[in-house]
Amino acid sequence: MRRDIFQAIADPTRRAVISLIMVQSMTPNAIAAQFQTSRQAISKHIRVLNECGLLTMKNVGRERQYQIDVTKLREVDEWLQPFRALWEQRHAALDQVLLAMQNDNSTGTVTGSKD
Amino acid sequence: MRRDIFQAIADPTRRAVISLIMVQSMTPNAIAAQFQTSRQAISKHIRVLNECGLLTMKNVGRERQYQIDVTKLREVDEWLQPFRALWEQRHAALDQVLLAMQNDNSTGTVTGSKD
DNA sequence: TTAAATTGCAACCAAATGGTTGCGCAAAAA
DNA sequence: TTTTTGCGCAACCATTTGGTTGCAATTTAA
Repeated sequence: MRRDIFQAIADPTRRAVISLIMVQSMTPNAIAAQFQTSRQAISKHIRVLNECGLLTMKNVGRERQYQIDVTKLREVDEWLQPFRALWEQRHAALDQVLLAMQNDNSTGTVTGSKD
Repeated sequence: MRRDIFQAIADPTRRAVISLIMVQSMTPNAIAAQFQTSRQAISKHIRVLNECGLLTMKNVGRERQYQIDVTKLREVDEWLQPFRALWEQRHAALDQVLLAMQNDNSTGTVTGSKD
């Protein structure tokens, strides 16, 4: 089975779990309490996240604290990089068009929203 | 079945296809020629990408030109935003530590790599 | 017109996915 | 000690996924 970050974030429940424990660690039970699904289902999601190297954990008595290692998500950010360049370029081009339109109407009828 | 961008980019072949046709449009045959797998397999991936709203297409005779609409990938970028804030903060903290170390050794023995 | 090329789609298949139930183990509470 | 709690794990199940083969439709070439 594939085990990478893209696989980890493919499932909406897992994305929610990631958001939930990105700043503070939580136990499986506490995490599961935030969702409709069962503890075991969450446990399997946690397992996937762990196998993708997204988790740090700490045993406290019989409890287990999980937290997200955010730096792993940089891999997604890095993959996105070339595309970001494209859409920023496109955005810049759109700004140019809007600017040109403003200049064309510089006698003063354009007063509405520019979004 | 789930049809969102996170699902679209979960598969490595699809990510490769996305990268391939992000700047110029290509036909299914031309795309498939870049991979080991069959034309039909690529066709199914294209279908998924299309159902996720990632594609623009144009019929040219009996051929069909596909291209990626990069702006759709901004959804991933937006989801990443809060995490980016975290790892940049962490990076800043690391810089602080390194700076403090430099100051502690300001008499001059630190000359090597700072990575 | 006939033949070849380009493509999408349906049917089928093995493997993966997301979920459930039930169990065992260790730690805390009774 | 006995019971309860928190957790991971294996077994099972329905659905999805990624792939294949075969076929029909349309456009171009002969």
